[in-house]
Amino acid sequence: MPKPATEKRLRPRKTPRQTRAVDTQARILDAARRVFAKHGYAAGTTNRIADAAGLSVGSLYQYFPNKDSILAALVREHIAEGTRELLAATRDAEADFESLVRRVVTSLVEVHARDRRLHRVLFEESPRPESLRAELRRLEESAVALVAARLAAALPTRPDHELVARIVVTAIESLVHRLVASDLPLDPRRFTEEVTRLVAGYLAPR
Amino acid sequence: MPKPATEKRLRPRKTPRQTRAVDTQARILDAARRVFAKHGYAAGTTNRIADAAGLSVGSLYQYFPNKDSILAALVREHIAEGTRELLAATRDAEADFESLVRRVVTSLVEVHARDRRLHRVLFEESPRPESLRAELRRLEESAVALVAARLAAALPTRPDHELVARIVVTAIESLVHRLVASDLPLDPRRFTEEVTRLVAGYLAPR
Amino acid sequence: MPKPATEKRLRPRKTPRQTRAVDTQARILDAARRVFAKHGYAAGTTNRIADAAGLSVGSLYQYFPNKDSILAALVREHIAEGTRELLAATRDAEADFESLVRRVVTSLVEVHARDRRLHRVLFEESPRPESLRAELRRLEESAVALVAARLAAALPTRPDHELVARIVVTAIESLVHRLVASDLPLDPRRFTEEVTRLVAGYLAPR
Amino acid sequence: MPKPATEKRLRPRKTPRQTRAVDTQARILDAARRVFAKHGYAAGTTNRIADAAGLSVGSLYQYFPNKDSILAALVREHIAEGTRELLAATRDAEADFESLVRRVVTSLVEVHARDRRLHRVLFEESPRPESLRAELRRLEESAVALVAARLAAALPTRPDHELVARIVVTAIESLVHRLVASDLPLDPRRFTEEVTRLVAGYLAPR
DNA sequence: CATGAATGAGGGTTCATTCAT
DNA sequence: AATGAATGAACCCTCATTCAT
Repeated sequence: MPKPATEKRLRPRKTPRQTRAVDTQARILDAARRVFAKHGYAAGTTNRIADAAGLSVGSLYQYFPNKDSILAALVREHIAEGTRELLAATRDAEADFESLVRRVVTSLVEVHARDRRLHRVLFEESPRPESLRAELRRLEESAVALVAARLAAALPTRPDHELVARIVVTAIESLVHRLVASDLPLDPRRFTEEVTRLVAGYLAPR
Repeated sequence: MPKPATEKRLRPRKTPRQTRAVDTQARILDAARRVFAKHGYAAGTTNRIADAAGLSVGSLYQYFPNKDSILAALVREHIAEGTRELLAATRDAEADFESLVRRVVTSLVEVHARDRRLHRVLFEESPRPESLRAELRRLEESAVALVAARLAAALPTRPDHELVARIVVTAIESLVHRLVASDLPLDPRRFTEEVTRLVAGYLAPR
Repeated sequence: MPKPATEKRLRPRKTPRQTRAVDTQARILDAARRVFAKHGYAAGTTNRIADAAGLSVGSLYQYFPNKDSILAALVREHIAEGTRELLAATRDAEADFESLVRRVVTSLVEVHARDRRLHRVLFEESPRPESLRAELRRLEESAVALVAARLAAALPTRPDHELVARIVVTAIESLVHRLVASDLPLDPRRFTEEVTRLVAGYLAPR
Repeated sequence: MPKPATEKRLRPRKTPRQTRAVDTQARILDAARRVFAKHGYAAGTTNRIADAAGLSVGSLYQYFPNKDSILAALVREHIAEGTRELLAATRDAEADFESLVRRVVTSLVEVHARDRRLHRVLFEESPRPESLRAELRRLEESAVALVAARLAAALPTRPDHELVARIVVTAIESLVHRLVASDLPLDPRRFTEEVTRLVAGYLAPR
């Protein structure tokens, strides 16, 4: 019997109804963002997070059942944001491929650039349980499906839309992550432009 | 005054001249590779590594001043191997871009695929000190320079060789890392081909 | 100077006169019984008890000054019940020893069998402060005195009534406790019969 | 699939071969005995035990995988001692029942009286996992079997040897435990004598 | 009086590192 | 040099108790 995709262990402790509690949860996540970004995962201790949130550890544990669930919440937030951005960027069905790609890359860069270090901790340095990886995979798969459908409509002559779509999605995603992870001071605008050209060139019929 | 790029803490304890010592160091690194690949960074304890190497912890610490220096040695080995492969793949100056790219991607995929899990631990899960990141950056920069020079010779009309070179290098590198990190069972051969097409399409004059 | 036999820490907060308060106290004790029986002492947290009582922890602490005072109240209830049963069983002064013993054992078994697990928590698993132990001792001593008086009347020839009485009381009590604590599915009726025979044989003049 | 009767969790970490290690393990158990006897189970912290043993916590955890395994070792020692005593006391097959009972009670009292408080912690206050309870039950069952066999040989006329044997064993055991648990300053010798008479009277044909 | 969020001391446990043998 | 027992700081987490609302 496989575990449910999102285990209880990784869920916040209560779905808070009072504004006070909502607030506290948000404060903890804010603090966690800062602490993880500054200290990394291992040294981002629950005590430090509680401190940064202006709370005691005990309170923190009233909202999250364990350390990993805090991280999971952060990852989930990122996924939600990514989904939102992706939908917003692709809403306008008329646009040509190139502008679509440009929009997607632009918004992804924005999402990721907001806090590079945190992003690194979230997606590279920390243990990610299977359930979270599954959520990420789902997001990626839906992106692949979206691109593949577009390709099928636009270039009916080319086969293997799925592989191509997967390469496109992966390329964009990994380049953006790379930009974020890198310490190089790349100019986001130029970076976006080049990635767009890269993808456009790949998709252009030859 | 910045720290020297390669701090003492991360260096093996002695540059051993006796064959026995060289051997022991190699055995430790081998063991570390296995242990990190199997248990990850945090659970890859020095005791486990010593055990796997058939040594006592005490002895291990005669060869490496601390845990991170073992990791650093592993990363450094990986860098050396990458450099070797890169040089080998680009040695033949006559080849056209496309075959060059194909060769580079092929050899990189090979290097990385050898042990995905270890690679993940080395480059994602572990804390990498600045000095190591610097070494990696140097490797990347030399790759960029190499590609840029080629571009300048081949396509004197296009400007901004450096940015293009950087995108190429980054794209290849990040896609390969992505392949390695991913749990998807991508076929390496098709993957190589698509990356080659991606890069070739990007470089092709339009 | 010894502490007063019943320290303040172990007393309920107020001897409530209003029915409402009496009720609440009873509800808390009921809940505590359930919670201790289900979770044991250590895991029987005050929060769980409050929950089970349909109260907030804060309210619980208005009625009992601390966790142990709840336990103490439970123990005291048990003592009271035991006393009542003992008096009822021995009220009829005419009965011969054997039927007296049978009655006492029967009623004790009943009292204890009602909730084995709770009994175990109360008398084995939990820390019992000296004051409570003293109350228990008093109960036992009065039982010993009661039996000794009977013995003196019935068998004036035998000396050391007190020791014999103590053995009788202890034997009955410890065997009953043992039955309760045991996981063996002993039949209470046969058990009662054998204990009766044991005690009767002991007391029978030889 | 039932767990093995004695789980790994409760076993010492290594079966020590060097005298030094044997010694250290013994020192830890000694310290644990003192600490548990003084502070009880919950407040008998591993740090306190390590302290009392003149060790660091870390060392303690090299010998025992967790707190409960220390307790388990103590319980197991007690079981072993009980078994030894029982065998020694019943070795001489010729003796009459009364002297046999006297011997058994005497040796059991001795075993238990050595440290009443510790015994209480071990057998009442602490969580005993099923595997340990099973070991205790085995010991008791073998005692029951032993007595039952004797009864069958001596009093072939009486039926239900097993029940009687069980009552005898239980009575002796629980009375001894009771003596130990009690704070009363009972004289062990007289106590032994009375228990002997109790059991002898029970077994005597009427 | 009631509530339940907040507190924080304290517990069990791990593991990089040291050092006596 | 090698060994591996010993160290102890630091971590995650719990829960009796308090107190602002």
